[in-house]
Amino acid sequence: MTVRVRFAPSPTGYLHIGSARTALFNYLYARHVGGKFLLRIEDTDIARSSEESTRSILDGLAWLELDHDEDIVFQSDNAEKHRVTAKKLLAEGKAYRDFTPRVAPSDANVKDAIKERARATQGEKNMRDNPYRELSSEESDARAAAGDPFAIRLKVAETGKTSFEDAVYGLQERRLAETEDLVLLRSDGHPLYNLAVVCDDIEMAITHVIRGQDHLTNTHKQVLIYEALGVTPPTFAHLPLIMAPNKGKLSKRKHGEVVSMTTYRDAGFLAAAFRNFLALLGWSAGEEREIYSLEELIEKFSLEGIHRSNAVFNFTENDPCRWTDDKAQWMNAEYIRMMPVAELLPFVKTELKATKLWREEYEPEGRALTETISSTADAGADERSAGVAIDTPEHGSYDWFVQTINLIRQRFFTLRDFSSHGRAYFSEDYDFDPAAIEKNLSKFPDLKMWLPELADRFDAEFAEESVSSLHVIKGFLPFTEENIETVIKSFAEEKGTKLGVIMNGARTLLTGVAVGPSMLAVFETLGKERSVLRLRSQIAWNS
RNA sequence: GACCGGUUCGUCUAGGGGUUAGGACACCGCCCUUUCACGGCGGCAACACGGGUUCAAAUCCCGUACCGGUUACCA
Repeated sequence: MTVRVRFAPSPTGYLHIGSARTALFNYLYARHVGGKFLLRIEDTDIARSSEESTRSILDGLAWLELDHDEDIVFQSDNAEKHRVTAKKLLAEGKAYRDFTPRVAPSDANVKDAIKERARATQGEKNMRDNPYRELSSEESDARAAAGDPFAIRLKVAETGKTSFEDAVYGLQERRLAETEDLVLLRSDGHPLYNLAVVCDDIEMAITHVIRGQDHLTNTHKQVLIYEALGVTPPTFAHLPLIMAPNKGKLSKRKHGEVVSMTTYRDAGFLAAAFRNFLALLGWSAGEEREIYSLEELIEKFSLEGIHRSNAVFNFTENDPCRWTDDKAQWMNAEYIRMMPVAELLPFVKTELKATKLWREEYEPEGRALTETISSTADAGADERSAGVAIDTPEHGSYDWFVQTINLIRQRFFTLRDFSSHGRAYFSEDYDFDPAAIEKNLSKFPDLKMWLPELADRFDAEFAEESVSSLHVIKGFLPFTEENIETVIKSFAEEKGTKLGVIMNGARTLLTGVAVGPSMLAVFETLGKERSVLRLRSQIAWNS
């Protein structure tokens, strides 16, 4: 029998981190065993469900690239089947009509109210004391025929227990005395969650139910429904929960954006990195290793590797550097600097397009960004060698673009950094970090004279960019790291200043920020003309 | 309250009778260096507590504490 799992979110908001991980684990399990990963939208709570939420959830799954098999099932479409099932159980005497008038749930803190009520009964409540439980079928039929509204409840045996072997938590048992006669069908004919889930899981031929452990008690109820229906229950695997930093519940309402998948997509996270992070929250392959490609996760995933204890998703509210989990941020940075640059390029393109920094020359006709490129742009190329070794490509060209991305990605954390911190590489219109100006320019007033002077020196020493290194006019050096270094060193010597003063001043003026790759590489990457132009610029001094 | 589950560095975790209790993130220090958020090296830091079982317990058993989940005519 082929394995069939499902991810079954209720569309009451965006896809949050916990659901995303549930979806991921279902996906990984299905792919690992060569089964099917199905999607079911549990929209039976009409009041709280929305199409917008459904769309948002689908967006989140699409971003994470968790493709589902077969058509999406909308639970509300199956309501009639659920009703038929409830009535069948009623007819078989496995369920009964409850004519108790419905009490409207208090609107505000439903959870608290329920907890309060449960506490009040001190656990001494007899779950079998419903006055309609033993009503004769004649009387029940008569009242129903007379139009009395009723809910349909499952008739749970007085003694015995439910049990199932959980793939994560092991044998689970619960005395029937702890389980109420659960409602299957509301008095308005609306099927309830546990019935709907069981019916749909049967109909979809689900073999493994992988979901959060907050469903552990529901599972006992569902097992009862399976038994009443005479169907063997699927295998259950309950997942530990993801908690807030205070080990409390991680909620959309309380924690907001930080738990939403779209936040990470919009913040410039790579889906591959976030998936990797998510996979390691509550699961491990038992190795001393952190980075796994999707293929590797699929290959290594197993239900045995799932933990039993909850995991904290760490972040600090009001701290821009710690707005989300440190490890998630690290992992994203790791992916950005280590993944094959050809795979990164399309994401950078999207980012630059969104910020109007993209130029078509970066991707000329007939040349896809994902094409394998020159030797310097291998995966994880060290910045110390990234900018050297080959001829400087023409500024603005495809090769230049690839080389530049490879150079600057070493210190970036998100895709957004390419358009913010890396803006000076793609535009003449970039901002200057006040702290950088303070540290590298203001402290050395001489630089206001020296840097334009250095520009003159560049003009005198270096060939125009259009002149390739093969056709260097005698006396004009190509604008390469090696040559630039020689010129700047002697320049600094002449001025009797430390090399660093010149370098850092130039860095600030040329890139607007105090951090970045080797300054020699920056010069070369920017090219002689831009370097000269920017060295002469006084904008930074005035801003 | 009752039922169920959990507890290894701050966080994610490895380890399931004998380990100097390992790794990652974060933090700190040193090195590299023109800067740095890259890189290299190093450091700080944990078996919740109490009883058993055993020659030996982080590991097995019991209890306690704490944390979490559930307790709806919500999903």
